[in-house]
Amino acid sequence: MCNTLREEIQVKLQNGDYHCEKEMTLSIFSGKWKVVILWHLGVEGPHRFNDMQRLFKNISHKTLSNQLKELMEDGVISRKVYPESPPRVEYSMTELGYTLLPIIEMMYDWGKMRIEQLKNEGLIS
Amino acid sequence: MCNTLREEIQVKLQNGDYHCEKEMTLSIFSGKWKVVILWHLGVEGPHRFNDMQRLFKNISHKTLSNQLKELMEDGVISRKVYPESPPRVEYSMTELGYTLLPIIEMMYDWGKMRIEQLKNEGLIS
DNA sequence: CAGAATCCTTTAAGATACTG
DNA sequence: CAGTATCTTAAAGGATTCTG
Repeated sequence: MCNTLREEIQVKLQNGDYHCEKEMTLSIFSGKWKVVILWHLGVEGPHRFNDMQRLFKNISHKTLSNQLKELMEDGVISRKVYPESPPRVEYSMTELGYTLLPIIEMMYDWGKMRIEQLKNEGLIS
Repeated sequence: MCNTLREEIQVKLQNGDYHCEKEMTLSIFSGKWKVVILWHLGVEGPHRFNDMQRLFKNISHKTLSNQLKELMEDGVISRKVYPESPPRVEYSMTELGYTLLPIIEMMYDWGKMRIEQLKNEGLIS
């Protein structure tokens, strides 16, 4: 019974248990790459699958694919297919996704501040 | 080579790679219970171990223990032992931890908004 | 190009029992 | 009370191969 946070929240909501507001948000961008994906789509605009693969370096094919799928299920990004050959697919933020951006920006700022702090304290070189 | 986000960030920082600001923040509160812990400590004040166990219901002994330990390592909560018998131990937010609270509050607000939205759309009962 | 499918490893988290 | 230790399960993520 080791449910994922995402599943657990989905079940809770279906059962009318709404006391999980912060977990709900966390459940959307927890996952090793989701904030990074959202950040790039939100700040730099639409990206193609292979662009992101090159950009994120180290992310595996399957993992990228999965994370994109879940973000789509959660309604924060969307997928548009252009009828070309070779196929072109672009991922971009939805309106809902953009409402999440301020949070990610705060996370960015906090991380930046904290890294500076650690440097000043000599805890990292 | 399936490192945890936390470890990966720690290694990056040690190597002078500072391009991981948002992941740095995420790495601190990703984990099924960490935002919940931080929320309660931040909004309601210090808590004892068993208080939290009762409060969070469903969290296992060991998991609570681990998450607290990591949050302490990350410097966002602190632990105070009172020399009594039976022992009393209180966990509370550090100054650094409080700087994280606005982010968690935004997560709370977003989740609340989103749940309302889903209700209005009839996607959840 | 953009992926789905399969197989495999690592890690997070739960259950349970034990200790000062 | 406040943990630690051990064991087990489940899920996330990686590697690789295949396809329209």
